[in-house]
Amino acid sequence: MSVPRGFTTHGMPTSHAQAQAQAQAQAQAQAHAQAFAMQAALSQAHFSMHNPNDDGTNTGAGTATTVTTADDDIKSQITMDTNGLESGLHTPSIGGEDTDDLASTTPKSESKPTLKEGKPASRKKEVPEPDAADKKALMTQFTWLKKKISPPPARPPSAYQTFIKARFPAAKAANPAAPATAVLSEVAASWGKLTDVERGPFENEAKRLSKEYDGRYANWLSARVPSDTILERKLYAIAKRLKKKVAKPVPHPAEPKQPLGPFLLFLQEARELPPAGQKAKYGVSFDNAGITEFTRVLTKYYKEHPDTFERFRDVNERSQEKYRRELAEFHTTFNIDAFKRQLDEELKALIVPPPKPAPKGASKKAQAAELAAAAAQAAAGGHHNPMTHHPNGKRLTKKESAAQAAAAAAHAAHAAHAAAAVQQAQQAHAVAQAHAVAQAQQVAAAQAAAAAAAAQAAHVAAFHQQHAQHQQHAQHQHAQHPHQHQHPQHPQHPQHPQHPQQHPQHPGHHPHAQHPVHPGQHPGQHPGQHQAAAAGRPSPYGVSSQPYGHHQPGQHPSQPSPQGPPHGGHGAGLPPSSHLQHGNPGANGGYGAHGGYGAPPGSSAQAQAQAQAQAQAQAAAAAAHFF
DNA sequence: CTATCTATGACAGGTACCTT
DNA sequence: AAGGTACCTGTCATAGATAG
Repeated sequence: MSVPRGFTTHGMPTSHAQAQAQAQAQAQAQAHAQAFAMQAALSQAHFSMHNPNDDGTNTGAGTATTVTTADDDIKSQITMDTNGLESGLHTPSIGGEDTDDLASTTPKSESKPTLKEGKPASRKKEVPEPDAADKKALMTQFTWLKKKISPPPARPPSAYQTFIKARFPAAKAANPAAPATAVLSEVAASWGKLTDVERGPFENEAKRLSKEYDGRYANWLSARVPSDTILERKLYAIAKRLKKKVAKPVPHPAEPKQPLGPFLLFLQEARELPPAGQKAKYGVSFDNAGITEFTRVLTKYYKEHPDTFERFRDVNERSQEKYRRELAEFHTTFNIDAFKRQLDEELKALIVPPPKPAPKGASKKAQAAELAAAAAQAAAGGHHNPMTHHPNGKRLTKKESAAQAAAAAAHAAHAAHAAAAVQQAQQAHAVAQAHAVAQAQQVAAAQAAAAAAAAQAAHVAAFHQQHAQHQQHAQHQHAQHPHQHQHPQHPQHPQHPQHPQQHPQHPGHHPHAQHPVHPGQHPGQHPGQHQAAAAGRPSPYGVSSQPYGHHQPGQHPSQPSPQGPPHGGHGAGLPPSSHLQHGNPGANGGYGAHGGYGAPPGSSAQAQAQAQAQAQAQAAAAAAHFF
């Protein structure tokens, strides 16, 4: 079965290979559609005020369909243009600007050695080796990021591996004195001697496991949010500097792809086979020439015929325009930029050496004040993101995050109260302020700034400290219910154990259908069938553009997926960036979207504490989801 | 300024899988 | 490290836009 890649699909009868590919594409489409529908549905509620297209007709789904439409547009445009040019090229009556455009690109390409002989050894530039300190810092960031990333499920074992697993123990037991390697060799040899029939059960088992894997993968995929990709890209970049290997980032299906440049559009067109009996348009046929020869000849042609550039430029420009628009929309919808900023801050904070510990009581106070201030900012509609970590990168303790959540919750619940409380608090906190200032003299400048920020918001702090105390109380009671204390931030275990069956849409039979990074697994269609090469091909990231292009209009992001998000786990109901985008929890009912904020005004202290604890759990879950 | 992304398919080399 | 398998990834040619 060891067939060169690319041959499998090409050489196989269409019935099997294409059915597989189709099933795969469909599965991906469904998974993506589901993922996006869920994501977008969640986002919609939270982002509607930021989304100019809030008429419910154009968010992510619109993006999806327009991507395909763009491709179609381009295709037809290319054809049109090509046909129009068939008569030969008139020297394009291009304006000065256009000429400049051309001139600016052409010399650039000419100055580059185009053919092999002059090619520089490598396009890659050696990244300077990070020094020891840098390395350590990068390592810190690397570890931190890695914890936040939920890797795709491990691939299922092959039939052979299943066989080894089944047979090895017995073989080893039969000959305990023999070294494991010898036993393994023996078992491996016996695999080689198996007939197809004998292999059958193992093949079947492998298929079964593969199916399971498909389900796990679909779950994993559907739980992804756009910010996951940001984290992965960051990790990838850092890993590169550290020369470590990590999985390639998997772009979110809603993320628009860069459009093809004029040259690639030209290549794509040139790939079209000439009608039977006709010679290849550009003197080289994709069918006959190897990819390198094909590209070389066409590149030569491209350079010698500036009109080629002209021909595709318009198409490209329109695509670029569309791409920029969609990208901007994507960024807005998912609040990508804010997330990046926040991430950068957190990463930076990781490598700032932690300030010298201040006297215990005081530092706790300062921390509480800071937390409360941050929470207040959030409650007041700022862009604060619930913190899961200290600025120094340490994870918040349960107590602290509880305090934070409680503070935010309480503040939201008593927003109207706040102003009055502030006045009272100001008085009470003159002392605390003085304390902060005194501290500021002792610590580094950075800490001073933080203290100043805390002091600025200290008037709110008094108010929140009350609630932090409440929270401590709650924590105390809480200790008897450890199950509620599970730390939410374990992205390594992102699955939804409560809903193991949650991939009903998964079509039956396509082993390894959805590997996250699998660029060449189904390397397109046969050259004779490449009418939709751009639209239907899996992207180099393994995320096909097709599924998204086929995104059903019915699954508009504003309408929750029919299945709805899974409960619990990732399904806490929080969009990835809601914290960033909306610091106003009062507007949407709070972190868990379950009205978890604060306690009813008239409830007992205990009930209040419990409610706050709940809010904390929800907030924490939300934070976990976000990161 | 440089790396990356976008397209393409063949192919070589690498890696995960498992266990001791 | 051993075994075999299947999949993964980088490379090759190339231009131009964009991200960092």
